[in-house]
Amino acid sequence: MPTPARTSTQAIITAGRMILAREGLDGLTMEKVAAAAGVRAPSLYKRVSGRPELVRLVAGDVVAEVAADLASAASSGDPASDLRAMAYTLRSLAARDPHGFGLLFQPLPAHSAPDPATYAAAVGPLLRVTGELAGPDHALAAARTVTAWASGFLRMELAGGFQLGEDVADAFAYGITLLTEAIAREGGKSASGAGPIRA
Amino acid sequence: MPTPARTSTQAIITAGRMILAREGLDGLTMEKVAAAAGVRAPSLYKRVSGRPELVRLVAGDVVAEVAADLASAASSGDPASDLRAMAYTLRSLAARDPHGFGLLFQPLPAHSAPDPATYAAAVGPLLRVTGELAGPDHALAAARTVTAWASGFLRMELAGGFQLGEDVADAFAYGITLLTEAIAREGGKSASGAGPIRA
DNA sequence: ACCTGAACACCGTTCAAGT
DNA sequence: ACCTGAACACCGTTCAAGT
Repeated sequence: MPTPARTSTQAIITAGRMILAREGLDGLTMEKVAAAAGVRAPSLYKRVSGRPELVRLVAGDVVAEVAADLASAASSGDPASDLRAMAYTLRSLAARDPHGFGLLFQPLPAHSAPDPATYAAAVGPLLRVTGELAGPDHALAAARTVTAWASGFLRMELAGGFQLGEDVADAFAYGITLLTEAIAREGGKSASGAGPIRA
Repeated sequence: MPTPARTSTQAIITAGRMILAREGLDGLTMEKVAAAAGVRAPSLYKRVSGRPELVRLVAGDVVAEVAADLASAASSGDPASDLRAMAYTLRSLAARDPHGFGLLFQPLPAHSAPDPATYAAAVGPLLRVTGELAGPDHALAAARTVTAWASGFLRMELAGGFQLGEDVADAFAYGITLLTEAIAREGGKSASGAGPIRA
């Protein structure tokens, strides 16, 4: 006898985001997510294969949000401004949802890691900007440098690192300025397709 | 009736490092650590308050190892060479013990986080080098930039990021070169106490 | 078809009892 | 003093039974 569904994968993901934001990854239990979605834990197994896949879906949802925010942040027309705007967008996201953002940069087991294609969409605007700054030959290496710095910085900030005093916001500004100028200089010294800073 | 101790806190830490290296943080259970130390799980509670403190002690052991390796890597006399050597030392450590190294850059709950003083020792040589390169006013911000980049890069590499092709080792070399040159330039353009690159 | 209570395995933790 | 088996709470997962 068919019965109507009382929840959906999307509702489960939304419930998962809420629990994650409030209680962190350890608090993201099947029981709590099920309760937030209005069912019992065993019912979740009709939509997801288990907790690893639930984590994967929730992480994918975070990545998609980051990708959308990054894309709309990188629209000033000036690549140096765009790069700075993207960095500060990430910092805002991290401050607004530390647990959700932290999930992005966590070494997740294979079954919990979002699809590489999901990440690729988020990186698109960054690659465009580093390409304009450093030239096509260095676009990927420069993007990796910026991504590594930003993710490391924000994760350390969220984890309560940076205990040696001085203003953390100043260190963030120092870092993004240093990187932007260095990458732009990299583009300037190579003849290969690097335009002026204003693309 | 007193009985001789059958294990020790140090033996528990050593056992923890071994289990962590082999099975990762999730595999670091009280049961397995106890077995590796030659006792039963409840006995561990004579030496550690619970799993959070066990994780804290194991993480502190990793930090101490990193501090020692960094200190001996930064001894060439040339700050630019030292900075590069420290970066590659971290990359070697990450490759040799991915799970142990990964623990360093994980957002650990408060009761599992090693003492800030433990980290301070590891950062000492780095601060000296960035001070020589960028001058005292920018030593800390520069050190934070390098630390953020290195930790972010290595964690992404360990997590299987960098899926877009091209050589990851090249991106690492690009990053450390870019940062070293940019930080040295920062020192050169300020008059405040920055010596020549050769200190 | 979908949902649930009951049951099981696993792990952290406590504690009374052993030596 | 230190160690242990037994017990409990919690969580992921399975499954037979309900609708």
